[in-house]
This record gives sequence, structure tokens and C-alpha cells, in this order.
Amino acid sequence: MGRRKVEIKRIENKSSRQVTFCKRRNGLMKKARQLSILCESSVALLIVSSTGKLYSSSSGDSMAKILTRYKTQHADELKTVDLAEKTRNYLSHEELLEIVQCKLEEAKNDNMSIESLISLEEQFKSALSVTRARKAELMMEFLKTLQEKEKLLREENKVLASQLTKMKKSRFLEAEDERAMSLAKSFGNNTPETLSLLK
Amino acid sequence: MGRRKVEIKRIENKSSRQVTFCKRRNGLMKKARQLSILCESSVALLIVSSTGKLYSSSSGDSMAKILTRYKTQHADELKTVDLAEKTRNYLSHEELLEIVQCKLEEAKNDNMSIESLISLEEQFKSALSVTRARKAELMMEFLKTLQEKEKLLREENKVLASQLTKMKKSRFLEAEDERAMSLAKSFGNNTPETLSLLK
DNA sequence: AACTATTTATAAGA
DNA sequence: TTCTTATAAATAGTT
Repeated sequence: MGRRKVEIKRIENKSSRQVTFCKRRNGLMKKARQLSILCESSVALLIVSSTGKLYSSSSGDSMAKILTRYKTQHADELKTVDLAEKTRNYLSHEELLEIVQCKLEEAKNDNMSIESLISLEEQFKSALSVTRARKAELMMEFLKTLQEKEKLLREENKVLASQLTKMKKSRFLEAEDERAMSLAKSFGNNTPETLSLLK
Repeated sequence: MGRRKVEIKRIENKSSRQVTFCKRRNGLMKKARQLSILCESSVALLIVSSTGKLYSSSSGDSMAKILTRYKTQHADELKTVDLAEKTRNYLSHEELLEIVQCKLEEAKNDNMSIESLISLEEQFKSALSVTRARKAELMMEFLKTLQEKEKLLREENKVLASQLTKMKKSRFLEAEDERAMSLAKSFGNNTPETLSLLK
């Protein structure tokens, strides 16, 4: 779209390549913006010149958001189930906290002049961590209690169930005795009944 | 460049917006490719439609390489926007971890400014809060499960216990009948036994 | 998905 | 560089 038709291949003349780069770059960015506005979409455009200079533009959403959108889509495609599981387990609260503390250590290196505030921040931090630790402790205790209760109840159930089967069995025996005083044979296959509840 | 001039503003008609999106998207990608070839440069183009569908194209270099180039140049800029925004959008643990690791890498490299450390701290704080929230959620779920289990077991116990007492009672009656065919008295105080565990 | 009247982008020249 | 302008290319509305 100019004085003459141009073949789409590298422009050999350096200066005209530079001029074309500038013109077409601007044209591309303009069109990107237009697309975004006309069709309420987000467009990110990154251009790296042959000299390594970077030109970027984004419209509709921030560059970061669009890149994030791209990254998450491709991360999902690449991730296997095992790896996903692994990383899920790996990201514990403690580990993240550790990382944060590590970062705070590094932050100390750039020492600032607000020392009183820093120490105050430290105090609050330790108070907070003590509170959190206590909270976690209590929750864990509660969990343990519940689990123990569960165990005891299961055992109790077991005992009750076995008592029940024993009683049924003996009752059956008494009935037999009553009906015919002799002829007591074949009691070998008396497997105790197990209640479905306990399965 | 069509039958009539169009104002650059959102196209209200949905279907014509969709058609224009498709046409201009193709046009944009074509021009991106041309720029890359004509001027031996690299171009990355990311388009997110209003429905959230992602279209991407890269020429000259791979998408990954161009994005890396962008990231190294705009490391600070990305840092401020990225994590806070993503944590707000409830991203997965894997993604969060990825970002945290990425940030730590960046932090290790060059000595960071106070401002960027402040922003990093904010990001870790929000990441931490998301992690904590998730942890609390999971713990509460677990607690509920345990409490439900406990309830079921209690009910089961109750049923078993009542079966047991009934059986004892009827057995006692039979014995009575057997021993002396008449004289059946005093069955009033048969409170069912409650096990200490249930108290 | 094609068609075409127009607008828009831009190549070459100044 | 920037402006100009002839012409190629893109595309809006139509079929």
C-alpha cells in the first residue's frame, strides 16, 4: 500500500528498512489499539527491533494482566498431574512464611534510618506469630481430640456388635436345647455375624 | 477503509463486533508477521477477546524469548502489578509458588531499591494471606468431616446399645418363663446402660 | 464466506 | 527526519 507493491521479504537497504520499521511499527500499534476499542478486547504487542530495542504497547488491559493470561494458559497445558500435585503439597504455609522471612532478612541489608519503627514492627511481628502459633496449636489439639473420640467410638461399636452376636448365638442354642433335649450336632460352621455398620 | 468511515469506539451490535474482531485480528496478525520479515525484527502479539479467548502469534523469535526480553526490561513494572492482582483473582497454589520463586530469583540478582522491596513485601503479604485463608478453609472442612463422623458413630452406638438391652430383656423373660411358668413381676427399672465414653 | 466501494496505510519522493 | 501523495492493502457493509 504505497507507491508500489513490495514483496514481503527482508528489506536489504538499511536506512529504508529503518524507516519502514518505524512506519509499520506505528501502524501496527495503532491497529492494535483500534481492535481493542472496537471489539472490547485486550491486545498486547511486543516488538523487538533488529538492534534489540524493545517497543511494547497494551490496550484493554494492562500488559501484566495479558501476559498473565497467556502464561496461565500455557502453564496449564504443560503441567502434568504429578507435577501439579507435587507443587500443591510443596506450597505449605510454613514454607511460604520461611520465604517471606528470608526476604525480610535481605531487606535488612538496605538499612534505613527508621530504626524505632523497625523494632516496633519486629515486636508486632513476634506478637502476631505467637498468637498464630497458639491458634494453630489449639486447632491441632482439637483435631486430635476429635480423632481420638472417633477411635474410641469405633472400638465401642465393635464391642457392642460382638456382644450382640454372642447373645444371638447363645439364644439360638437355648432354643435348640429346649426344642429337642438331645441331638446336638454340627456346630462347626458358626461364623459370627459381622454387622454391616462396621464394614 | 471500508464502505464508510467508522468511529473508533466500541461496536454496539454484537454480531458485527464479532465479525470485525475476526477480520481485524487476522489483519493485525498479518501485519505483525510482515513487520517481522521486512525489518528482521521480532513481534509478539497477544489478543484476548471479550469472551476471554486468547489468540497469540509470534514471529522472528519464539513467544517465550520475546516475553523474556520484555520481562527483563520491565521487571520492576511487572512486580508491582502481578502478584497483588493475581492473588485477588484466586490463582492456584502452583501459580502462586511459581511467582514467588520468580520474585525471589529476581530479588537475589541485583540489589533492589527500597520501593521495590516495599512492593515485594506487599506481594508476599497478600500471597501469605491467600495461603492462610486456604489453609483455614481446608482445616475447617476437615473438622466438619470429623464432627459428622462422630455424630454417625454415636447414632450407631445408640442403635447397638438399644438392640443389646432389648435382647437381654427378652432373654430374661424367657428364663423366667422357663423357671416358673407364672409370676412375672418388677420390670420397671430397666434403664438402658450408657457407656462412660458417651458422657 | 465472498464481494466491492471506500477508507486507511504506507512506499517513494521531496 | 517529516511531509506529501500515489498507490497498495485492509476492511465495512452488503450479498
